[in-house]
Amino acid sequence: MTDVDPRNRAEQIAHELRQKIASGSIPAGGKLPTVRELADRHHVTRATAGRAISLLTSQGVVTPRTGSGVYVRESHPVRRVGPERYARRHWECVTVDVSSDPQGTETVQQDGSQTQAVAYVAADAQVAEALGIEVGATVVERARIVTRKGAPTHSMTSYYRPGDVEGTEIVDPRPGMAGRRGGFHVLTEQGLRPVTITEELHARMPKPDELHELELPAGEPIVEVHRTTRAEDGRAIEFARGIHAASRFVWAYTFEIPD
Amino acid sequence: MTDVDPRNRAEQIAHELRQKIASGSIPAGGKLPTVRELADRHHVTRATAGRAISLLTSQGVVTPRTGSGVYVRESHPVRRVGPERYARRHWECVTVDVSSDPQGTETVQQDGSQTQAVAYVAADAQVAEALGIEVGATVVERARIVTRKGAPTHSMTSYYRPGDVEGTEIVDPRPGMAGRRGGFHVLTEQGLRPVTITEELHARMPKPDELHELELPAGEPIVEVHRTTRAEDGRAIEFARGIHAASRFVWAYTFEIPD
DNA sequence: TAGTGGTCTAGACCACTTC
DNA sequence: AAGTGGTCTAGACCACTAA
Repeated sequence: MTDVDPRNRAEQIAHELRQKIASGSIPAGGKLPTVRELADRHHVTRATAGRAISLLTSQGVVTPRTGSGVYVRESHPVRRVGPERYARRHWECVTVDVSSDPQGTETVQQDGSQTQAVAYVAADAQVAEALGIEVGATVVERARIVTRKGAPTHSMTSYYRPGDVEGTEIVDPRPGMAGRRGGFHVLTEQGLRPVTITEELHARMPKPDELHELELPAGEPIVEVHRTTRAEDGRAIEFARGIHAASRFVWAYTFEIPD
Repeated sequence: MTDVDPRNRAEQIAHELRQKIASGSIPAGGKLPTVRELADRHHVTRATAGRAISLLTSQGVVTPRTGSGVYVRESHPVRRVGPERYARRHWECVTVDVSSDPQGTETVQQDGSQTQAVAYVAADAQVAEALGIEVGATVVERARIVTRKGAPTHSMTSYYRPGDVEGTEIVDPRPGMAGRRGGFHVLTEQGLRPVTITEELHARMPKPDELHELELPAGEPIVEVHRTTRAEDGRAIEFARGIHAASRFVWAYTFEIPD
């Protein structure tokens, strides 16, 4: 079914390997033959065999480890995310927070954690449109990278109107203070209770800096999420941009068919 | 900000080109210098310059055309899709249908159109779970590729319980008859009015056959959509799998924050 | 027909991992 | 120290495009 150009030796080799992986002949996490072995076996140069590996790498099928070998990529545990993750009970109570464990210094990073950086910046076109303000106006930017079991899963950058979050934990200059109890909680205390959310998703290949930031393997796409949060009166109180490693998430939405 | 390994000449060249593209110095649709020119200018081999192009290609930045040159990929017109596209007024009326233009023979393909293929197949695990039947049970499969202005945008394959669609247009053996008025319309006539939809999205790199089917450029991810449609009583009446070219769609959902 | 991108061989060096 | 993947040069042939 899948036709392979018989003149392209690298594709041929890649195709053969892909089949062996798909059939389970080489299991997930398993090691491929070395490039030298592949080269010998197919009577090609090492460069050509290497190009076959390079193809599979850029398609997200394998991950080469220099000095060790080429391994079949294991499928990440996938997290199914839906509106449920914003449920009030997760942030309206004052008592609990995953990352507010007040114990030893080392335990902070253990399961789920996030680095944070807060700054005043000029609103770009997207932020301005979402928040209904003018381009270049000052907004509060709260950037964070969320880590799970040591591996970064996504980045999320929120924007607020300065007036909405003035004097709150969000703009607290002390490191680690910002949004400790979550941005939604703070907004609620300000009398701006989040009520509706609009999420816009689109997938693309990562830019080089995103690749570094999220420690993405080659051939892994990302999903960019734009979230606009509105209060009861329909006013946008937060706009957020997130970059998610595609293989780690499934996005789920349920809705009624409109008239 | 973006660090580039100074020992990797191909990356260097790619980085420089990427910047020129980002800055608009080389516009969208514009032509890059030839690989030979790049090679001379950077004092590297043609193979190395070619590898730089290959990098940008696999990242979806450029599209090489053999014999002509390397061109900056134009961003496709993006379609914003939300629950609105399922609105009843689009399919509950009997009169209109985009692809049922009864005019000349040539006009059929002009704007939006789709090829269709209907078959009885055995349900795989996903289909079985979604429709609440047993794996291997016979289901009606309706596969289609949707084209817009000559270019395929996505494929969509629906599955129905045979009992739900027996004797309807969906299983009509005459080519072009199946689902002429849309699957939802037919289900409604069968007394199975679609009421709620659950969509699950995830992004990944395309498999080789998907790449051919949708005529995807290298470096273009796809979004796989699983749609489960339910009737009033909550029974699943359709399960569909779609493969969408990532760059052509933005997925939008609005919902209330749950308690 | 001249110029383009794509691919390949042959041989080499490097950085890294593993033992 | 031996083996691994990554990268590069130098030179070649091919298929395709455009004038």
